[in-house]
Amino acid sequence: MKQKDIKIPFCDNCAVNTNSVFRHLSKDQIDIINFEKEFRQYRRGEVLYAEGNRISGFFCINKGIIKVFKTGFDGKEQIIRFAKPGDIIAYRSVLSNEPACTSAKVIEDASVCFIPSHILTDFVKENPLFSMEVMKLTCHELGIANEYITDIAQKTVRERLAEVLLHLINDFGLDSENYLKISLTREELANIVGTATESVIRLLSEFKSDRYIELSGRKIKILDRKSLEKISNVF
Amino acid sequence: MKQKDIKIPFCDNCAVNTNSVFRHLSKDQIDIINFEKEFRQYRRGEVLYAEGNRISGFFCINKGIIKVFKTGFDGKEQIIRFAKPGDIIAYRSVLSNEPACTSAKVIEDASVCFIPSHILTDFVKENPLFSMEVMKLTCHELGIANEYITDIAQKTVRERLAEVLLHLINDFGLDSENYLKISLTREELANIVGTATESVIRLLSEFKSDRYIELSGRKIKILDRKSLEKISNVF
DNA sequence: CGGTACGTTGAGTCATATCAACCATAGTGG
DNA sequence: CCACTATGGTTGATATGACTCAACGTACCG
Repeated sequence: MKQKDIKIPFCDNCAVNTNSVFRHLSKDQIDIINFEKEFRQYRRGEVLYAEGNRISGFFCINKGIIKVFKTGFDGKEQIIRFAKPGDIIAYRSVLSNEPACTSAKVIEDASVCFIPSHILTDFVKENPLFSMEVMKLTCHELGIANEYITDIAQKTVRERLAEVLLHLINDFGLDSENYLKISLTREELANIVGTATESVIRLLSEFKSDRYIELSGRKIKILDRKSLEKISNVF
Repeated sequence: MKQKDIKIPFCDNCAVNTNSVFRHLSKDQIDIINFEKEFRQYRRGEVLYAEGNRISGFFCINKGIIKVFKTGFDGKEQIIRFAKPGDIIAYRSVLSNEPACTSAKVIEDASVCFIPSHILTDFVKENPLFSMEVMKLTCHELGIANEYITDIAQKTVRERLAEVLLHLINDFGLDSENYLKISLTREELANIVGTATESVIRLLSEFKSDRYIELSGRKIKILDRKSLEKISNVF
């Protein structure tokens, strides 16, 4: 794609009118973001920011999918969450004024707006509604994290894999043929579940022979959601 | 203790002057809390609030220790964190206006102030500095949760137990004889580490014969912190 | 065409969970 | 005061889920 073909999205008709955290910003505040933001494009595998670094702003996803992960002792990635259009990442480090405690890498080619730190901190101070919105977001993430902890600590790999598939269905949806819209490597799946790549492979083919799913390359077709729910022990 | 012997703490000389979240509240705001708060006392084992319930306020710990946990599929508790004097709990549910996603139970006899929800939401809207402070708190907790996820997913039980001991040292300290100030049942330890009670028992006695710790009942004496650090793979 | 990254399968091992029995302690009630 | 019960702690035996290691297949890419 040639440079001049790139369309930089305007914030007014981008995430604002949706139910994003930005919905309670004033027109002026939106304009400020629109003026100060930096539009960036990334391809699969590229890194937005890395654990341990100080970052001077946060990212708002416009297109694509990003994985947010921590690197464990032996270099193994633990995927904490995914970010998709409308989501913001790295805001935690900005708000707590700490170095990034995670890294972010592109899963699916992405367009992203980089927004300088001061905007977030300024608006939080100026706009109580926005502040509440950000607070709700962090609290929500905290709730999910707690859930995650309990699951990893108590469930088997089999249960967790089923649960992860269900989460992916919820977050990214299925296409018209019931294929999961997000496609991940087996290693990435393993890094969400918290297990070895080989274990994911074995369990997936077990699910396949049990007729819960079908596999074609990285694409996963969901055949029997009910059974997956039963396996995963979620309600 | 007779009712009249109970001393209700005044907020001005309680947590405020410390580095609690309340440090940026105005004198007036402190007075409001002081007026509206409800002082409560609990004994070991009592429940402050339970998962799934809506709660009409949050708790500020004045004395004692509280465990915050989630109940897993088979009824097993997963301890998420501890709260000690100066800490606040249940504020997450208040801010996100969701039912509690955890339960809280007393580990060590506790005095607690119950503060109605509206105070938290009001002050967050009125006082940007306080708002920032709460935000930093949630962000900090989120960072810890992410760390926790990675550890449980990637480390062995042995590594995790060593790490938990180190965290307990950091959070609750040692007495003059190097005994851990917090005392937990083996089951509680297991519910932090995310393992079976028997495994904790075996590993503790392994640590004991390796001369890293000494045991007398629930009291754990720390002999060799360096080795525990080495085992746990933390830096 | 060789190289690199990903996927798959099998075999063997080990850490950890599970199950069961038993002991210690403290609180309870007759 | 003593049996009774509940709770927590310990130990051993056994089972097994999941990891590791290794080999090999596959696909894509320059």
